[in-house]
Formats: sequence, C-alpha cells, structure tokens
Amino acid sequence: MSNAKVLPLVDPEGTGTAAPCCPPLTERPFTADEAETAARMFKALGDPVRLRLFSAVASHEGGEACVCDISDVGVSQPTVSHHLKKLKEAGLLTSERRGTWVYYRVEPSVLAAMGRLLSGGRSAGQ
Amino acid sequence: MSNAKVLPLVDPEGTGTAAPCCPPLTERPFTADEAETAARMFKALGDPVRLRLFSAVASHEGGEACVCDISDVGVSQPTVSHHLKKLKEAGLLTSERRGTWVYYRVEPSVLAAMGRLLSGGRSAGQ
DNA sequence: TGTCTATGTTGACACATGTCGAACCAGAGA
DNA sequence: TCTCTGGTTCGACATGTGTCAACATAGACA
Repeated sequence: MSNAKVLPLVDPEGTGTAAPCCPPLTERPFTADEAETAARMFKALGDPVRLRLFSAVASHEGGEACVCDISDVGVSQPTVSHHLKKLKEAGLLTSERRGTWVYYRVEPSVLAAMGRLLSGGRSAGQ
Repeated sequence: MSNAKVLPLVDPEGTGTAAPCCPPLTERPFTADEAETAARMFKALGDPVRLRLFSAVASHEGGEACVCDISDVGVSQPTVSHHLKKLKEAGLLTSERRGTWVYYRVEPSVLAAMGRLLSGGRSAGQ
C-alpha cells in the first residue's frame, strides 16, 4: 500500500502559506467540496477505536509506534489493521515497515491544520 | 427538545480550568471512555452535510442562524433537520425557537476545546 | 530451505447511518 | 376559528461501517 495517495488536505509545512483544504469553520460556509474533504478527516477520527489508535501513535515517543505497541484496544488484530488503514487513507498516518515490525507515524501538519480549522486561528470566540 | 442533555465534553468557559473531556491527542493514549466521548464530536463533524451546516452556523453573524438561512445544502429539509439534531446531540449546537423561526447557535467553547485537543493545548498555530 | 512470528487482506455478517416522502406540530396572521 | 408557512418526527429503504474468522504475505532465524 503506497502512502502516495495521501489527500492534499493541508499544506505540508503547516505554515498556512500553501492553502490548506479549507478555511476555518467559523470564517465562511464550507463549499460542498471543502466539506467532503474535511469530513473525511473528521470521520476517520469519529470512531473510538481509531481515536485510541491515533492517540496512541501520536503520544508515543517520536510520534511513531509499531502495531505491537498499540494493538491493545479491545478488538482483534485484523480490526486494528483495518482501522490503521482507514487512518492512513485519511492522510492522518503514514506507515513504514522496518524488519519484522510496521511502524505508524502521525502527520503533525495535519494535526495542526485540523486544530487551526477548529480554532479559527483566533481564540475561537469569533 | 431540551438542550439539557448536552454532553460534558468540555469546560463551558473554555478556560481549561474545568477538566475537558480529554487530554490533547498527543499527550497520552486515550482511554476507552475518553475516546468514546471525543469520537462522538468528531463523528458529528464527519459528514459533509453536517460540516456544511455547522460551518454555515458558525460563520453566520452572531454565531447563530435560522434554519431557513442554511438549509441550502442539497438535501431535503427533513434531512437538514435530522443533521441539525445530530449536531445538537453531540453538544456542538444549541437551538432556540423565536416566533416562527428556529435559530441554531454554535458552542464556542466546544470549538475551542476541540482545537486544543488537536493542537496539543498550544495556540493551534503550533 | 523451512518454519515461525508479525501484519495485512478477504469475505461475510450484523448493525448503524443517510436519505426521502408523508404526516405532524407550532406560530403568525387573517 | 381557519389557513399558511417553517420546522420536526415517523417509517421505510439503501448504503456504509465495524467486526471477526480464515487466509495470505513479509521478514527473521535456524
């Protein structure tokens, strides 16, 4: 599975110079296209198991973790793999095989962009 | 429909003093309970139609809008109503009837808390 | 080479979700 | 009171999603 088809959700540098997928939620009504793109990210985090997996990876040292470290979320391993794939398809994680183990890593720029999307860059109070 | 059953997702003031539902995603692995709570919010925003509705309300003057202003999202009015109800149940919106029209309003503190959750507690611009 | 362990994939199933039309409810105004 | 308009709820349906068991694959090691 290639990581090449990560969605162009955000600017890779997180600088805000390259246009992210969407303006802050409070800035203007989303177009259908913007909503489709952003909803994909939110939907990926809209499952408790995926949220735990994502949080486990994000909070692990170096922002990466092998599957063996995070697969204790109460579901079978195929299910864990399934959810990790979903997170990867949403552009929130990337994976890399190193020997026996597969390591998953967060995309910090995506996290930052989603935070910006929600907090409007300002203090979220409009 | 009462707004009384809004979930205790975040501290109502957005000050961070009252404990929000969850730590930043990057701080520690979510517990099953934290994940369940936070996933409800993300899932609510994980649908394009809901995201457009929410963005339309959030970007409207005063942070509130009547249904008639935002129901042009390409689906029938019952469906719009259905999604607005979902957003309300997730604690992202509140509603109030004023005469003929029903007005929906965003919960700024919820937005801020979600931004904080994603950006690790810092100012979301990383 | 063969075997073992760690992951990913496939197929199938039950359940949740998005959508609509029709019916219903709440105010406004005549 | 009746009627009109804005909005919600109900019932039904098609689709999407989460889950697992079983199978397949990749690398390590003997």
